[in-house]
Amino acid sequence: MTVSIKDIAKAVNISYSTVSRALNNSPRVKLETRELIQRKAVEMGYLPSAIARSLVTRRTNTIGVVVTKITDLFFAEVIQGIEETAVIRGYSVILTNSDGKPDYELAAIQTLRERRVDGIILVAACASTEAKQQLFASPEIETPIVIINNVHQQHVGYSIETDNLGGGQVATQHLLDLGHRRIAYIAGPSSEWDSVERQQGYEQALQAVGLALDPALIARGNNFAQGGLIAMQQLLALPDPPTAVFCYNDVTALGAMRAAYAVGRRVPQDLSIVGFDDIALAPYFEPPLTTIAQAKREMGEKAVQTVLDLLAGEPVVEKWVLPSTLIVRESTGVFGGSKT
Amino acid sequence: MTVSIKDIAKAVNISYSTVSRALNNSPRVKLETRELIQRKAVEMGYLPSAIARSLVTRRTNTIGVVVTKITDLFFAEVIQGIEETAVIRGYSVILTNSDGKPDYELAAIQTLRERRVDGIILVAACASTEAKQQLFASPEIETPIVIINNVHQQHVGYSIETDNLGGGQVATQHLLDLGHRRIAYIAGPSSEWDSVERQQGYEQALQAVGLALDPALIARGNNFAQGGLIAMQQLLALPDPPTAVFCYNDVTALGAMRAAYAVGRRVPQDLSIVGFDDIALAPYFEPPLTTIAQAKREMGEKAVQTVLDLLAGEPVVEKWVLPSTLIVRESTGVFGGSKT
DNA sequence: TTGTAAGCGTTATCAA
DNA sequence: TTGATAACGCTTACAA
Repeated sequence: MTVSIKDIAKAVNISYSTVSRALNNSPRVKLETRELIQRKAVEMGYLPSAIARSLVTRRTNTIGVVVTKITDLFFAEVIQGIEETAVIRGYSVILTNSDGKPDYELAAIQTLRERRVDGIILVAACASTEAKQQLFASPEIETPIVIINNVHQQHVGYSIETDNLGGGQVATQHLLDLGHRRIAYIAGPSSEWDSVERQQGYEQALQAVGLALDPALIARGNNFAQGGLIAMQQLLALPDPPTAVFCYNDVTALGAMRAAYAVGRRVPQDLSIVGFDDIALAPYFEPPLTTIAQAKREMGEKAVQTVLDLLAGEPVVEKWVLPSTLIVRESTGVFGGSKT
Repeated sequence: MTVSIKDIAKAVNISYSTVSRALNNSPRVKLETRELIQRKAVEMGYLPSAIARSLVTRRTNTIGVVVTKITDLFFAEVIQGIEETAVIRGYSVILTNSDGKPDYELAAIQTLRERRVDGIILVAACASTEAKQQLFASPEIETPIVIINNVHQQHVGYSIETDNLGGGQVATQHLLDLGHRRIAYIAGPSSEWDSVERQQGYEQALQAVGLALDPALIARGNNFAQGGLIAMQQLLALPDPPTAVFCYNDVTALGAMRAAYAVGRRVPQDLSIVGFDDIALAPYFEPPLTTIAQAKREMGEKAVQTVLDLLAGEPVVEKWVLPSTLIVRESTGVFGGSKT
């Protein structure tokens, strides 16, 4: 049923090796036979088999991506960046979901390797550091692996990160500049290193102006709005609640705002909120969210580029740290703004 | 470098066909040699080549997905449904982005076919109806194609849809029940048939209670919050503005709410809003959004199931229409609620 | 229970 | 400029 190179060869009565050359536009075949063959190919509805080609070229032109959660808006934008640059470079993307489970992640990598993907990109790699080290150190270093947003502290292999520390500092500094002194941090999952780094930035900013750290002002959220909501409820129940909150990410911030509104606190008059990520919906939150933007698409782009460079044997930078930038919108206001 | 079945054969001094059988747990090989071979395989770090296997089995255990926009929360959840059920069934997913461009979509399908995916799922297929008909009618009907949310009216091939008409009716009826009489509809892109169907549901609900349709109450948005925002501004500028708005989707609703807030209108006291989709963030909007839920994951599941059934030659239903259900939250209130 | 050999659809290396 | 032919790594009759 599927027409192959041999069928075409038979149809035009030429050896199939010549057909192969003609189809690949090799200059080593006479123009007119080349055209004849190509015409016949489309006429017969020929579709080359990438599978067969891969077997001999040992390249699949495929990049495997494993992500912890596809529906996370931040990841979705990173993946978009990956997919777009991959396609431009002639690669396809195999996407798998690890659901944040290290063993799923490892299993997914295994599957991708069986499929002989040319490279693997881990978005928010959650496998243990040892497991990751093994991935990179293994004798079959064949498949390049690049990590976007390592979940753990220790750096292994090639990675693309955001300047979380700087982002945390800038966010906190912004709140300090507005006159806030009781500033809380709603963290992400305890396991995530990016949350720790953002918290470190927060702490450094506070200490830089001589403010003592109050452990009561650190609440733990998760990767969902619900986590931000609950954390915020706890903060608001404090005897001396914060007047401003820096959140692990935008979704957390959304949950936090919801909790504030639910008890009649207004943002930013009564409470200032800063997020992280700058997801596409952030400008439409009520009020539009002040946040720290990550270079989401660029992360995807850089990851693909790194994989391709690795494949080409070109020099690559081991660890990219992309800048995070403050985007001031309306969820932050001067301390005491409610009195105005 | 990569160890193959032959390397193992050599290592244990057994023919490689036996090795193949042993690795596939064929009962046709003595238990002890099977164990010997399997032990040796892991010892040598053998990773089967899915490529080589596919070449002979003519199955890649791969499903190609082409989606118009990965970062759309609705699509992301559908894709999650696809990916999860695919993995469970032993399939991998190749994801491509069409960016809503028909020619990209067709090109993506072409690529997927070259990769010999076992089936293709089009999420919000945007190619022209003729192009789609050709896809289904083509002589090489080999690769099953299933469409989730056809963008056009005409039904072709196999598809999974949501009950858009019913959803539009229920949403509008909900607003009517609350006493609203001037109800607007903010549509999606004019090209999208689902928006047309939702609008039809809206119109039917109005007509059922004897209300005349006012063309001024139909505004056009797009797939982004910004479209909802602009459309809402237009509606609010009307001499006799609506007291309630049914929106093409949740993101549109978010933009609409933003526009309302920006001019001091409160939701739901001054204006009731209903969305469509029930994306994960909808409960955290300010106020939490009343909306029509689509069975997003199920759509993905059903699509994969249909592809697999088609592959197995089993009977499949040509067109699934999944129910849409009203989720009442806080963005809708009784007409005149602002006076309370 | 094991081995031999053909073949999947290409590319690539030689010769001609 | 073209043609044989050998891979690529596997599955699968068919034989032994």
